[in-house]
Amino acid sequence: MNKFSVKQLLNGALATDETVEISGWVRSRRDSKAGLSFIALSDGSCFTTLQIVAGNNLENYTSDIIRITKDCSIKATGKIVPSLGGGQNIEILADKIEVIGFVENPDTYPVSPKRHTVEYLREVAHLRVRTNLIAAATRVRNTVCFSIHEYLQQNGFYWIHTPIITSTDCEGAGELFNVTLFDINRPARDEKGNIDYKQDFFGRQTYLTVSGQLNVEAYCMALSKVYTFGPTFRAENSNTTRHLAEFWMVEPEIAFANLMDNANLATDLLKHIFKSVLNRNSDDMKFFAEFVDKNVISRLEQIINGSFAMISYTEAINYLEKANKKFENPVSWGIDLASEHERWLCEEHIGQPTIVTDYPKDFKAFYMRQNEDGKTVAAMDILAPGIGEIVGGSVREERYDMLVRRMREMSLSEEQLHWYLDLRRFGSAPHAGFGLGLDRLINYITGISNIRDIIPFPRYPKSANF
RNA sequence: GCCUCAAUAGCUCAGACGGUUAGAGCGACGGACUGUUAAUCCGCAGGUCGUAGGUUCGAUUCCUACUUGAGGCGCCA
Repeated sequence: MNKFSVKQLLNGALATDETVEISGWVRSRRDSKAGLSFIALSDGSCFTTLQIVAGNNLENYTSDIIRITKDCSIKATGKIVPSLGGGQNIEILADKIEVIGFVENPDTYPVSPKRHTVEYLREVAHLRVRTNLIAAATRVRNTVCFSIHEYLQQNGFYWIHTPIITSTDCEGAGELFNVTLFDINRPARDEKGNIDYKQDFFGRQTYLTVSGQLNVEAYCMALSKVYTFGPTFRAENSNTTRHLAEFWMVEPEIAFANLMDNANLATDLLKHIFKSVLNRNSDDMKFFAEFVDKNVISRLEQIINGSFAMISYTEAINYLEKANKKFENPVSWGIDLASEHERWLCEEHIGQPTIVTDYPKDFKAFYMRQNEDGKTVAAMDILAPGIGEIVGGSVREERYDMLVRRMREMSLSEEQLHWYLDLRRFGSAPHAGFGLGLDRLINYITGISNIRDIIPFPRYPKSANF
């Protein structure tokens, strides 16, 4: 007998009267005194459940069927029939239902059939995917990842597996986690008593990467259009709804490109992702619109059909200075934008995701290309309402002398980054790229406000359970 | 890392100038009813009031520390 997913059956993979076998987890059971029970079955393949009708003629009806509770696993075989009830088109009239696994102690089962807060569900991260909310977010996450690859592959990009373990500690993106085989109580030491990393596994100090960008730039200088896509790590003690210690980033890098090319790539990619999610996850998105944020669908449609707002940092400062609003942090040209400024800009003043370009070089990374004015760099951030920065990118400084000068100004090690500097010595070319925060993007798409709820097992300070 | 708030049943919450048996809703369980679908109705069980100290005749309630959680800020994606 053929096996089918709930999604396939609901999409009409088989005609009525055909017999199928279907397995999954029970979302709910309702009994009728007419002598039958209705089982809503989910196998995760789609948002909707499949209704299985179990008559009391089944041999295990009283022994098993009426003992089924939420999230028992079952295997059912039966005929596809048009539904007599109103909630669905088809259902399975079961010939046989086998309970594969009962739920012990349904009275204290953590994911009981009731509303739960996301905070509570985080404490049972291994079980929370059995809720509509987390399952829907998981399916959307998958679509986002798939459509990122889809877009980039269709546009001639190569996926580069940049290393997770790095020895570069000056990427400028925050604190790093150490990678070591040393016994932390008795690390190897040199004659002077300092920790001697020469004796460690890699013979030098190593870390978990905070970004694949520097490495992917090397591949960009031969393959033209490349991207990294994987987990990255920040050891910052960040306690917010938008930071994780382990998170995912997509970092495309394009050669012979300027800031507009970079911005166009970012906006095209985002539009493709949004379209893809609306097409492939319409039921999941309807659920978010109903229970999380009623605007989630309309705002994606708006972006798909419109264009992103784009302003320079200098223009942003002008708007902020003229704003009829008191900010905690005073505004003047040269400040880094604080959350409240970013919020006001994209949430109140502009009301949609906004690209801000050409920031002062003083608070931006060393590798960003300096503009003609000598004060700003060719950077661009995309700010999303409610989330903040989802994209951070720039044109890279391809001029050897300029890059070295900037590194010296910032006291960065030329020796450690010799290979990065080499890229500017041997056939250097203008290039640009950005990092797109996958997790923040999923927050924006789903309307789920906390980044800890859209990744399967979130890692953040004091939390690496499961 | 800083600031603010919180911790009472499986979950979400209420509660008490410090004083006998700490309440509700949801869930679970039992029953009634029904081709049901967040079903509905009735009933029942369920609590070391986060941990450790302190004040007090007496603390779940007041105080201190700690732990954990939430939100805001910073760092950023």
